[in-house]
Amino acid sequence: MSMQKRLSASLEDYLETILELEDQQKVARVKDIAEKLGVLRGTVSGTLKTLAEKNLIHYEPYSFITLTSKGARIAEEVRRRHAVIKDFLKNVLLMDDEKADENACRMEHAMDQEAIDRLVQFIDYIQYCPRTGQDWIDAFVNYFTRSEHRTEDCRQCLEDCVARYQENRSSASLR
Amino acid sequence: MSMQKRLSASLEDYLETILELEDQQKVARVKDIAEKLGVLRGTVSGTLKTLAEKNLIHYEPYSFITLTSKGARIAEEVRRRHAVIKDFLKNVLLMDDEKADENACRMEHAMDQEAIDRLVQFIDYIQYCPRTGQDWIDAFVNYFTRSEHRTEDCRQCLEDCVARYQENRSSASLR
DNA sequence: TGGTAAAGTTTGGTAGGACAAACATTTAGT
DNA sequence: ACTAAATGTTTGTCCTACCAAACTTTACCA
Repeated sequence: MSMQKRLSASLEDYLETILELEDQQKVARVKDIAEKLGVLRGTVSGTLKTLAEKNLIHYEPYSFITLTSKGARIAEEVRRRHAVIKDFLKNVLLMDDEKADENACRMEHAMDQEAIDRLVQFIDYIQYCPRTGQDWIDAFVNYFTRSEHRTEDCRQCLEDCVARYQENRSSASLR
Repeated sequence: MSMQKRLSASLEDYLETILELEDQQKVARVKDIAEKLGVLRGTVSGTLKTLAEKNLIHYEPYSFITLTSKGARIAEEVRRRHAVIKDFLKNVLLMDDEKADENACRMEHAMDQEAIDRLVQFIDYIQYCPRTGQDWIDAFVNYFTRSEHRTEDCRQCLEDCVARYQENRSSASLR
C-alpha cells in the first residue's frame, strides 16, 4: 500500500516547510512559506494546488494550509533525514552549524532510507563502542587542524580509553 | 579567475560521463552518453550544444566529443566527489556496492567542497587513529546486524587494539 | 463602515531538461 | 561504389519550477 515514487526535491521542501510552520505557529501562511523558501508568493500558490491534488495538504484558496496525514508522514520523513544528516555533519565531521545545515538541505533529497538508516547506526556505533565515543570525535579536530600527525603520541589516549572502559564496567556492575 | 557558479546536476552528470568514456575508449560518442545517462540521443545532442557554449567541451556536429581543460577540471571534481562519497558509503557504512553507487550519484551534486574535504579527513582519521582502523569498521557489521549489543564484551577487542598499537610502535622504531 | 494595506491568486512568460518522431549523415558490408 | 543500418540532429511538445505584474480577497483600523 502507498507505493509512492519519491516527490521532487522542491515538493519535499514545501512539505518540510509547512510542517515547520505548523509546529512554530500552528498554521502555515503563504507569505511565510514563500519567505522560508525564498520564492515569490505567486509561486507558492501554484505549488499548493499541486500538493492539494496529490492529497498532501488541505487547501482552500484564501484559507489556511495544513498537512494531510499522508503529507505529514512525508514531511516528517524529510525532516528526519535532514536532522540525521545535519547531526552527522555537525557533530561527527565537526562542520559549523550553518554549513552543516546548508549541506543537509540538499543531501536530504539525495539519500534513500537505507543510507539514512545506516548513517544513524554508524553515529550510534561511534557513541556505543568503547574504542570511540565522544572523546574520540573531539580528538578529530586535532587531526585535521594540525599538519603533522605522524609525530603524535597516542599511548596516553589509548590508556585513557581503556581506563574509561574499566571504570564504566565496574560502575555498571554496581547498579 | 573562473568564479564559477556550480553547474546543474544534469550538466555535471554529462561531464562526468564524458570523462569516463574518454578514459574507457579514448572518445565519447553520443550514443554511449545517452546509454550511460538513460536519456535519448536527441536529448544528448541538445545538451552538448549547451556544454559547448559554456566552453566545457569541444563539439562539432557529427564529430567526436572531448572535454576542454575547463570541462575536464570540473568533470574530475565531480568524479572525485563521487568516489569519496561512494568510498564512505561502501567502506565505512558498509552498504553494498550498487546502493553505495546510486546514493553517491545523487549526493555528489549536493555536497560542497568543504563537506567533501571533511569527509575525506574523517575517513583518513578512522584509518590513522589507533583506536579505530579497519578492524573497528569491520566490527560495525556486528553492531547493526545483532539486536542486543548491550551484552557484548568489549574487553578482548580493546586489549587487541592496545596490543596492535604497541606492536606497530616497536616495529616502527626498528626501521 | 469604508477604505487601504497586506496577503493571496491568476496570468503570461522564461528556462532547463526531457521525449517522440521525422530527418540527416556517417559507417560498413558486400 | 551503393545501399542499409547505425548514429547523430532537429523540431515540436511537455512538465516542473520559477518570476513579474496585474488582479482579488481579507483584515484592520480610523
